[in-house]
Amino acid sequence: MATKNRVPKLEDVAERAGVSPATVSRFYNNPAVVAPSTAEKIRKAVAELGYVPDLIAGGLASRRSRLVAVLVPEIAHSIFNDTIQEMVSELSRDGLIVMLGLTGTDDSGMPKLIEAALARRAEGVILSGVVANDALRQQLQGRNATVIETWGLPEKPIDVAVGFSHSAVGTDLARFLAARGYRRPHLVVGNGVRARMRRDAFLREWAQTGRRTPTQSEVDIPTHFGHARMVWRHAMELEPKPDVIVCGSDLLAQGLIVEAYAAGKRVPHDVAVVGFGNLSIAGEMRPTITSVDLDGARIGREAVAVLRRRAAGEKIANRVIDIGFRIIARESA
Amino acid sequence: MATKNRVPKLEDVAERAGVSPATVSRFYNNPAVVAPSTAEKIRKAVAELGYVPDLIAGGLASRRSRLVAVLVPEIAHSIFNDTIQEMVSELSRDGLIVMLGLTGTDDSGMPKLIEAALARRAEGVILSGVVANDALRQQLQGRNATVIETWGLPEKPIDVAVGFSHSAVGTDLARFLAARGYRRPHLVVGNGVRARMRRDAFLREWAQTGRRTPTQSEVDIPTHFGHARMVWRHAMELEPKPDVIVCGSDLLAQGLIVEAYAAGKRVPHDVAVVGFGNLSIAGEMRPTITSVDLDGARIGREAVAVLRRRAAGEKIANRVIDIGFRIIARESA
DNA sequence: CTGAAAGCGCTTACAG
DNA sequence: CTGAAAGCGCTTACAG
Repeated sequence: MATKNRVPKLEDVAERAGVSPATVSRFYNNPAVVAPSTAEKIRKAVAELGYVPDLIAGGLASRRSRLVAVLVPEIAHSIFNDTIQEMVSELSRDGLIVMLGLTGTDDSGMPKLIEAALARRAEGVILSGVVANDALRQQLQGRNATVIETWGLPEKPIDVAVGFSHSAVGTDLARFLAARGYRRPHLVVGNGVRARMRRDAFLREWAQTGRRTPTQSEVDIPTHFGHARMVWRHAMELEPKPDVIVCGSDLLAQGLIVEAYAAGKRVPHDVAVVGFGNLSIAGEMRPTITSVDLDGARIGREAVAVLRRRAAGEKIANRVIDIGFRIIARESA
Repeated sequence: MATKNRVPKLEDVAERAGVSPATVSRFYNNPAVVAPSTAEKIRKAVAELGYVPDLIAGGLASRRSRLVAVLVPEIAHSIFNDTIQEMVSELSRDGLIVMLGLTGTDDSGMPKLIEAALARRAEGVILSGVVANDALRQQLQGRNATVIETWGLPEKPIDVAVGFSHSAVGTDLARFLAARGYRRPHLVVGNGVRARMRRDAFLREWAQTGRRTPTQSEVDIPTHFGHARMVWRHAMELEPKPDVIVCGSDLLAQGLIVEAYAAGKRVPHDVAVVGFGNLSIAGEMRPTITSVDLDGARIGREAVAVLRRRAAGEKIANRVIDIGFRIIARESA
């Protein structure tokens, strides 16, 4: 398509309305200051011309990009999607646009995407997870963009972090299952740093009970439904059989329940299952899934709140924001 | 954080390297033309200064935003996620950034997001679905951005469309089920235009068989797992009971299979189930789910291919690209 | 292969 | 409440 008509610019509107370009600019950026009658003339000219301000030029002049970069590993099966959903909605409300970047589950795409975000002078960079690479931390630090790490609680955040303690999840889960009388947990561990933090804490805590050391399976992240067959087979071959399987995601937990059905077994009667993430399916599955609720949407909201406070010139005293988590006991364990 | 050091600019690099700003610019945009020894000096200056080119200024000067807007209803449960995943990966590869916009399942957020995209002079706007609103079509048409409507095949696309025929899906599904001997389909219809197109075509085709008119349930879009309880209850109250339930998504189909398990029934023995979308779970569920494969990732790739061809100055002869679909017969129906 | 100069479309003190 | 002017950080013919 693209009819090659000249796109109208601020100057054209000014001319047509019989005012100066500066006044048209104020009409957009500081409307309170322009006289009602003038505003009316401008509104008319804008409508007639079909003018849309060039925010890229505006951004250069005002040194405000109005751009926030959101960098996540992937989106197809992601546990971060509720967080993204919430952030994007909130940011749009503020007139900011979000640049979505996919870093890959191994975060290999992160350096390039951070560079791209900085090159656009993003006002904020929101990352899922904490940044391990020192050079990247350095690069992010030198700029005047707000950097928010999410879903984890680093000792020393680059700037601000919003998340929860994965170690605490592991510890609490171990206590929860011990208290419920389980004796032979089987842990399904994703091959990523967060899953390992939960696992390590779980094992430490479980050791206190004096019960036998839990067995484990490893799966690639993102942990998903399709892993269930292999995990189920592996778990059922163990001797003695586990009495509860602890999963890195609700989707895997769901898959295991289906495997159990297909094998003529019942959850939690024959084996219990615990999920992670408290996705909507956790409450909808039959049996409903005992899970760890993280409130991904809230992480998104808090991250945006930090951006807003920064934009308002506020100092952020608390650089590590712990939104906590809750174990939700349901039918599956 | 944000140390307030002055961010180095092109001019600083030029000065340090002892060349003109124009040459530094060429170093980035047309490296073949600068002398190797000069390039070396520039590279050194860039490294010492930690310079990152301001693409927003560059974009203004070159009149290339390198921005593509991707507008989808939502992301949390979306069937579009494979498409988005693919597009974002491919676009990043080209050095383009993607602005993600969430329009809401009723598309109410679309006008503002389109305005935001045009205000940033997006080079491409990719929409999931076809645009019904005439004013919007108009607005999109006047600009020189490539506009790609996806997942549908409009008679007259705004610019280019990449998708498949929902009517054809409905027709084929009716034939498929009739051929397999089903007599009493129950259709679960999402309250959106695409689902209705499939439903209408299904009914038209089914009428040819002379068999009784299918029963229906309506659900809100996006059709998901959580709808299964209600749909199952409704379907089981029908007299006579349906012999196959046709779902608007694989997630709902999955939910129905779980409901069947929980009720002590078996799919497809007691009732068959058909999904839509061919998500990875369709092949992983027990029983595996008979579904309509759309290759969402391919839609993403084709959309990006169109953008590339436009960027290369190529004319797009075929403005409606039909990627087709396939019914994948599996165990559930 | 390189430089000087004009310009991309806005914003923002400054002055009135 | 409004205007004239300088400037945001780049790119790109044009000339050499």
